[in-house]
Amino acid sequence: MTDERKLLLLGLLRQTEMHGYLLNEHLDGFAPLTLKKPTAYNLLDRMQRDGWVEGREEATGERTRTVYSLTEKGENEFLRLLREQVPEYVPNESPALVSIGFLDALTPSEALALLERRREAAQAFRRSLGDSADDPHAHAGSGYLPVEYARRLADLDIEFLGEVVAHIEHGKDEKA
Amino acid sequence: MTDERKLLLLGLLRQTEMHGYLLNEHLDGFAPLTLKKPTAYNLLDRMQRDGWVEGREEATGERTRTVYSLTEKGENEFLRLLREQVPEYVPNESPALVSIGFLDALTPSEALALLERRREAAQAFRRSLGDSADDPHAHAGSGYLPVEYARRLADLDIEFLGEVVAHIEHGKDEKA
DNA sequence: TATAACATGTAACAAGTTACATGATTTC
DNA sequence: GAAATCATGTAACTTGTTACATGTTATA
Repeated sequence: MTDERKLLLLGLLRQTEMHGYLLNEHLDGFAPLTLKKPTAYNLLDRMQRDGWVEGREEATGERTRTVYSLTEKGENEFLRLLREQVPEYVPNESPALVSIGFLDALTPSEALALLERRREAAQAFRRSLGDSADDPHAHAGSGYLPVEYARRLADLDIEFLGEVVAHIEHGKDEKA
Repeated sequence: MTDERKLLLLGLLRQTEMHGYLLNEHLDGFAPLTLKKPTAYNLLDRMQRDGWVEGREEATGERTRTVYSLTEKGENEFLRLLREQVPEYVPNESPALVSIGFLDALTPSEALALLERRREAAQAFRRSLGDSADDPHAHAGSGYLPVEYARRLADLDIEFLGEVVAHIEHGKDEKA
C-alpha cells in the first residue's frame, strides 16, 4: 500500500509545501489510512532521494525544520499514481466483521450486550467526524471527499449493527 | 490484525473440522480479510503448538493431510477473542479513497473517464457477491453477515462514485 | 502422459509500527 | 524550572506476502 501513502504525501505537498511535523498532524486527523510519523519521515526521505520532492532547510534560531515541496518530477509521479489508482476498484477489507460473523456462538443476551457497546463506540466515532456542513477540511463544493466517505461508512456500520441487533432480538422472541 | 485472523480460523474450525487446503479455499472466497495460504498454514502450526487446535493425520494412499479441530482450550480462546472483538469498533481504513481526494488535479473530462472505469469495476465486484437470496454461505435467518456487509459496502461505493461523478458533471456545466 | 488440482510448506522480502532517543522552544 | 509541544529521526520487531519447492492424485 505504499503507493497510496506516496500519493497522499505528494497530494498534500502539492497543495501546500510543508515540513514533516505539520504533515504528520494533518495525517493524524483526517487521512483515510494510517501513516505513522516514522513512516512519513521515511517516505519523505525516499521521495527526496528519488527527486520527487525537495527539502528546503528553514532555521528558526537553533532549530531547523525541512520544508518539502514537489519537484516537477514529483508532479509527474503524482499524476501517474493518480491515473493509476482512480480507475482501480479495490474493495476495503473489513477485519472487524470477522467477529460479527460468529455472534451465534454467544447467547442472544450476551451478544446484544456486546453489540450495544460496539454501537456506542461507532456512534462516538461518527460524531467525531462532524457534519458535512462544518467540515474544517471542506473543499469548494462538496467537502473533502475521503472524510465524507468516512461519514457514510460510519453511518453504514451503525445501521448494519442496528439490523444485527434487531435480528437477534427477533430470534430471541421466537424462542420465548 | 493477527487476532482477527486467529478468530476467523478458530471460528471456521469450530463449525467443522478441516484440513488446511480446504480452509484456504473457503478463505479465498468470502473472508472479510486477506489470509494467504502460507499465513494460514503458519497460524495453524502456531495454534497447534499453543494447544488451541489439534491436528489429526488422515491418510489417503500416499497422501496425508492434517485435519484440524478445536481443543477445549481453543474453544475458550475463541470465546475470549470474540468477547474482545465484538464490542470494539475499529473503523475500516479506506486507502482507495486517497486518489478520490485529489481528483481536482485532473481535468473534469479525464476525471470522469477514470471514474467510469472504477465504477464498472465496482459493479463487477458487486455482482460477484451475488444477492442475499442465493447466498451459498447463508446462515439460518440472515445469511453470512460479513458477506452481507460486503454487499452493503460495495453498494455504498457505487453510490458514492455516482455522486462524485454527478458533482463533477455539475461543476463542468457551471464553467460552460 | 502431460496438465491441472490437491496438499503442505520454506525462505526471503517488504512494509509499517512500536519504542526509544535527542535536542529545541514554548508555556505554566 | 518543569512540563508540554515542536521537530526529526533510529533500530528492532511484527506481520503478512511473494516466489519457490515438493510430492501426490485425478483428469484430459
